[in-house]
Amino acid sequence: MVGTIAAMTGSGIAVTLDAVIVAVSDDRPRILTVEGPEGERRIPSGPLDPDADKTLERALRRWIAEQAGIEIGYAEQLYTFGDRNRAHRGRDDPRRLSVAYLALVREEATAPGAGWLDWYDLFPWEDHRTGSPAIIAEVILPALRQWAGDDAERRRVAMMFGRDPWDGIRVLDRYELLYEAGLVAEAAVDRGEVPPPDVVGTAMALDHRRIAATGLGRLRGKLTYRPLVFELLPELFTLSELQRTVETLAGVRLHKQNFRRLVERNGLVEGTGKRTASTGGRPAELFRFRRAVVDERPRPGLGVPYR
Amino acid sequence: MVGTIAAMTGSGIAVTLDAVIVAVSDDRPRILTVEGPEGERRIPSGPLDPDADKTLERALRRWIAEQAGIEIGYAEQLYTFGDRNRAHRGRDDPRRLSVAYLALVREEATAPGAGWLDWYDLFPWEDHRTGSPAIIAEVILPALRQWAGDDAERRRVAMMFGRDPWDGIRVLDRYELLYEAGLVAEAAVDRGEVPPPDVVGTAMALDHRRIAATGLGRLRGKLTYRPLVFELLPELFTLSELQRTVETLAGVRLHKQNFRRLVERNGLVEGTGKRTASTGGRPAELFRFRRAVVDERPRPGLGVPYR
DNA sequence: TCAAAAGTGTTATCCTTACACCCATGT
DNA sequence: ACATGGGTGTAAGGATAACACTTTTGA
Repeated sequence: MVGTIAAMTGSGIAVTLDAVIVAVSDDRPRILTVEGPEGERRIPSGPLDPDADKTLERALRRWIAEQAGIEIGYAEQLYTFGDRNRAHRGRDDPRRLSVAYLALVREEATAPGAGWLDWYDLFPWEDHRTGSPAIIAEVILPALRQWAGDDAERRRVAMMFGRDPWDGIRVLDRYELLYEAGLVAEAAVDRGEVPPPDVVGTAMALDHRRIAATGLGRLRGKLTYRPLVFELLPELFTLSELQRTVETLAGVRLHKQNFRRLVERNGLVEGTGKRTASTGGRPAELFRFRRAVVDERPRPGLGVPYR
Repeated sequence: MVGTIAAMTGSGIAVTLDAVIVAVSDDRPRILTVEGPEGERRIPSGPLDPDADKTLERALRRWIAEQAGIEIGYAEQLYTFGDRNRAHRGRDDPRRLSVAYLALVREEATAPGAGWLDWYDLFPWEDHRTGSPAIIAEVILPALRQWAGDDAERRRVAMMFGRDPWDGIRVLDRYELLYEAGLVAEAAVDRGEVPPPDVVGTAMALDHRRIAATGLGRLRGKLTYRPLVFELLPELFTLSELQRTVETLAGVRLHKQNFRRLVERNGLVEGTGKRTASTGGRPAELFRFRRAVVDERPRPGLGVPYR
């Protein structure tokens, strides 16, 4: 079957749809993972059935619903990965193309075999909500400084990990730097070696952690100009919950009043007269997303103004 | 998850690498097109040979060099198109996946059969350098106002074509609106009908104009935070040339002094003592791109600060 | 001397950032 | 009463947008 098509076109290639599925709970960003045959963490991956679904996104939604039991809300294409070393180091297996999507969900119920992994377990250096993580000063920077061989590399290290304020958006660049420097387990695995012990973050199968990094970076960037946070929040929420969710994703603390002014100025939410049974303090007003903003403002969003 | 493996080998799909290749000359943005068998305009498309090239980008560069005789400078992945109606309206031809790239080049020499098309021939409503194009007020807005059936659609029309200042980044959204409203020829062609006479812009084959719109939008957006303009300029250039190139791509006029302040503040260029043989006026100093900026500033770029 | 393009000074305004403080509820 | 989180006033600093003006060349 495959051979037929390959003969027709000259390039018959196995295509999968991979999904970075994100939720936020307990002030943690979570990513849905499944367990591979050898216990390794993978991002869920499904088939692109050439005959069944008319669009890629529809195919994605369908297999996620079937396999993980999740109805995803928002989905956008992330990137298409097709480099050779993706498939294990085998020389002559068929090339694989992975069209990766970023999906946002509210619910947390998952099918058996799947589970939510804290994004900051994958990238512990990315969470700056309580200051710069110790792992940067204690492990990453020393190792990178030793690795850096010339001035350009030293500047790159400073750019990625030595900046103040922290530039949250560059998740992928930082992961790639750590990969090049051999500080993530995947770097060794891809060379067929055993990872050294001083490696940082939880590893994933193949290049899945790279895909996850692409997703987090995209999400952080897009927060500022698209109302994506609301895909991760319940219908009604307090302004503090909204702010905490943004902070959770952005990985930095935000100034309360400035955040509220931003929300206000952009007309992103509308109050419902209701208030919460407070979690230990003055009760807060409940708000909901004002869907009309997308027709009013060209780039409605929240988050850090990356510059 | 076991099903995944079976699915991966069960879906052999024809994959092509398509390229939106951009150059700027004579204050016009150009896109490289080739002529299809029936004289229709296409963006160049090449095979992804599963065995030859290790990365997608390398495969792209190779066939562009072979077929169009062009060495591309900068390339980035745009989007992967795989929706069903892409392949002609045939019901049972194999699904095709098109991984589209955006490429920037300086040179204009092309192989026979290929040629440069003015981007604003494809999207005449996108060039606001000399004010809002007449076609918007005279053709597009009247037609869209008639098309709009409810309030949401009217707001969308106002958002896309009625905003002041012009929001240059939304090229794809505007194209899609025009497509939905039947104002571009492709809308009729895709339904197997003959396009009406009052259609706007030069049509392309299949969804190639949509891909081109994706490319222009991406380019406009990215100009502001990546030094992409310099990929389109010669090694040495005057500040006015730099500004005009940005204006050409952004489709709007910029304030001279503020532009220069921006260039200055970001340290994007460095003067060479040299001056040009002027083009009719006071001779201008020649500048070159300061490559070091990418290690200094997190988001170095020029262009309109889309907000 | 005049047209054409290069290049500069200055100001009003808005957004960002940061400070500090008051308010309403449960225990 | 006090701890806890909700909610607001105000001001300094910097970036943006817009004004007009001077300088240097070729014809």
